Amino acid sequence: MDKLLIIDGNSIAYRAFYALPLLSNSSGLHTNAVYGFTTMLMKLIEEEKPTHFLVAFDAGKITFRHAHFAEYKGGRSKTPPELSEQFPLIRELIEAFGIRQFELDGYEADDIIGTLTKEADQLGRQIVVVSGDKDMLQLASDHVTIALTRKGVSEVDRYNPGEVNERYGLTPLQIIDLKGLMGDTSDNIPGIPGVGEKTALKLLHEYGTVEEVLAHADQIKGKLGEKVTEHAESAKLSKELATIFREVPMGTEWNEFAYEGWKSTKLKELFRKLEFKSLLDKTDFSTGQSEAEELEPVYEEPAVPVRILHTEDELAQLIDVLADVTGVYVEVIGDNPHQAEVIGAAFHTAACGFYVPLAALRGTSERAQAVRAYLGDASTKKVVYDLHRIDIALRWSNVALRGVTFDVLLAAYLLDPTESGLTLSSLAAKHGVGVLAADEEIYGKGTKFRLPEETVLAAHICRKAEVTARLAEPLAEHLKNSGMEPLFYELELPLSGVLADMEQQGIAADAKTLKRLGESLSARLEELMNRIYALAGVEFNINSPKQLGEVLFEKLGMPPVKKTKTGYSTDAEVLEKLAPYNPVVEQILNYRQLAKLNSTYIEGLLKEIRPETGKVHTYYKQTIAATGRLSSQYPNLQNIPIRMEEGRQIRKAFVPSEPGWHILAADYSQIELRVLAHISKDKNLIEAFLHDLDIHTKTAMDVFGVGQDQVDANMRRQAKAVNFGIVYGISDYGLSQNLNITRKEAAAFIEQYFAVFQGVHQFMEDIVKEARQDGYVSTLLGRRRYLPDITASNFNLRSFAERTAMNTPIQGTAADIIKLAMVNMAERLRQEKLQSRMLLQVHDELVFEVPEHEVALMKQLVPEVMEQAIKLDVPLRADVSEGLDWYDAK
DNA sequence: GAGCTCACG
DNA sequence: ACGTACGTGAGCTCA
Repeated sequence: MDKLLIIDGNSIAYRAFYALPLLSNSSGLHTNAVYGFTTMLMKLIEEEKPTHFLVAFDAGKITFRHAHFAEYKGGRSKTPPELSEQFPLIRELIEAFGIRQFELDGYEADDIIGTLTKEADQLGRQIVVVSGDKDMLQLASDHVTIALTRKGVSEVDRYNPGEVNERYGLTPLQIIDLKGLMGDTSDNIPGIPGVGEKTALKLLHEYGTVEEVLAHADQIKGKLGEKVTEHAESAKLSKELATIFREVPMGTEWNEFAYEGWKSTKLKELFRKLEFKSLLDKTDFSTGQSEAEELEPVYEEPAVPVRILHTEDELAQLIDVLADVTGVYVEVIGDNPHQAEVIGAAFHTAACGFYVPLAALRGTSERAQAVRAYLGDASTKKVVYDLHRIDIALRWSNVALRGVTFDVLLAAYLLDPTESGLTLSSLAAKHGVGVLAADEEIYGKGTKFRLPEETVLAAHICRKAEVTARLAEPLAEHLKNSGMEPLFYELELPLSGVLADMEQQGIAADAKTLKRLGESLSARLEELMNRIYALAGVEFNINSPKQLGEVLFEKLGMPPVKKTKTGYSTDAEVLEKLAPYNPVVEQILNYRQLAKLNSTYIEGLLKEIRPETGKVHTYYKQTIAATGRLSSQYPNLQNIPIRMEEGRQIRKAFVPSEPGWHILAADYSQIELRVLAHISKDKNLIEAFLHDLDIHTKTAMDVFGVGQDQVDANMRRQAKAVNFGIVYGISDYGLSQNLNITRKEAAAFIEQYFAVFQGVHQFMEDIVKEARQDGYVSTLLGRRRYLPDITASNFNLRSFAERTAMNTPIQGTAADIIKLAMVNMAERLRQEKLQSRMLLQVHDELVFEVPEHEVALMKQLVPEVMEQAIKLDVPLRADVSEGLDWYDAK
């Protein structure tokens, strides 16, 4: 039996848009409506199994309804741009799904659907209509099922005449009368003022139709009767407007809507473009796929022949043309480059691609050595993808890499540091240098990961080298046009090597110290757990926010302070508010703290210590943070506890790797506020730093209008919070949350602050304006961050972008400065042939291990290099300290 | 794999 | 009215 599924395209697009949060892909394209549409289509195809399928759209600006009634749909607010931009994508999506779309000038989707369902009734065919619009119920019949979206777009309620009657006590045709009486504000259909659904239903249950209601207006008592008489014309017109027109000259045949399944290639391509990663993984694209399409390759082979070089003889081919190599790709498998496996390297020339497996690369023959010499030669220029990562991996394989003059990934990151998936494959697509298969397609993912046979592997890796080579020019050009050449060539590229040195060196972590701390923690955790069970009167998993919420808010009846998307919030802020209700709360806070220490910093860290060396080797990601900061992984050494004494003990485990050496740490004092003073040129702030005042005390003096000796601890605390707020992109709401004060009080603080620091106020206004004008903000060294949401109509999105506009130049410039200091520091250590080693960077702090005899020198040198990294309108200050371990160096 | 929580600057 | 402080990574639970 045939079944035609018709979707009310506009209605569902709106539904999806408002039901889902405003998602966007990495290039800032909004995708929530497309996503909702996609999931709905997939669900419908699977559940309804339609033989025929159609999406109907409204067309043209003037429908015949406007001819009758100028105000029709006048009340509808303009389609938000975030949705408008998604319509072409929705069209593309439907096309990829192989579904017919239909529209006709001057008609709405309703009318098209009305006409088709009328035919269905006459011919006895089955139709399911999917819409978010209740008006559609007038079309319900034995043959026509109306499926209305319920919550969001994921679920629908299905109506045949029986269900319409059950819900409203009306026939489908009476739905028109219902709307005639009650009107519809969203379509600007007036109806009878004051008559809502309840009254309208009462009238219809009594009289049946609008006409009958009007005819008996004199029998209707009181105000209602008057209204009905007064607005009789409006009711008639409204009914007319609510009536779906069912005589559209379609000029189509039933069979034109036959559904034969989706077009896998197109669909996959589109999902990839939209970054629907979960759908890409979950979807079985084979369904409904035509043979010809399946065979179409989704990626390109290398444009040049591929040679695999195993033997010494074979390597000779490459050695002759090393000077012609334009791109090198090193395949490294594994997330952590310190433990990753180097599979091999590909060398691209205009004539040929050469693949050298690791074994051949590491060979002892003269020719293998010549290839390694090429890689390690600082004077032969090389273009690669992800220098930092392959550098680390190659070092562990005893292969040196020098002379890299361009890194495609690093360049792409600088060009748009918020772009999340900067894979070589996506970069190739973005810059139009050819199609490269994603690694997942060649290797599979998760447990299915497998290296393919060598010819396939070699082709893929050679293709990567080819694409890498082709990307260098356009990316270099973009860097130049954006004024980021110095940032790239003089800072980020050299930094990459400095980081690799630090990471390879690693920092010694004393397992014994950690274990000792762990034992004490475990004992206390056990005790706390029992105490919590006793106080709560029930045993449960304290680590489960869900179970904890049930105990606190249901069993013990405490008031929920805050909700999360999925239930009660139980974070520390909430627990602190709940502490007075029951002593168990304090114990839970305590438990949380110790559990975190134990699992993340004791057990987690122990797992990362290399047994052979007793060191941990973090990996700094250079291309992740939107502000230009580094991030640290495997393990993260940028969030080792310090604020609480108990956690701070962890730092005792970080020790020098040589006997008798010391740990030396130097951190910038108030670097972000100093940067702010410089870029805002605020006189007061500059003055404060020229005199090296305690900036929070100074802020308290100015904001509270008191003398230095009148500033108490609480005033200083509040001033400090204001300073943080300034750096983060201040808002009264955020400050009020942080200080636990009212929004009004917070606003007063901010106003007072801006009155005293007028230059800062001016800067905040200017930077937002600049972002709006240019579409991006910059740091002192020209690092950019694009802020597409700065013009969003959505308040939240726009506000977020505005705060980011204020914060990024500050945080980002601070990041620039410490990066400069690191490059300079590495250079000085080399020049002066010092044994001291730079080990860690923690955003505003550098950590070294230093032989005893260099301690005095380094205590001079390190702050000096840090302070001289760049010349600002205010002095930079770095404090240095040293001791036997990282805890001691405070 | 997403959501929550929490460690750092 | 809207309702978040900026930037990260990791461990745990639960679907």
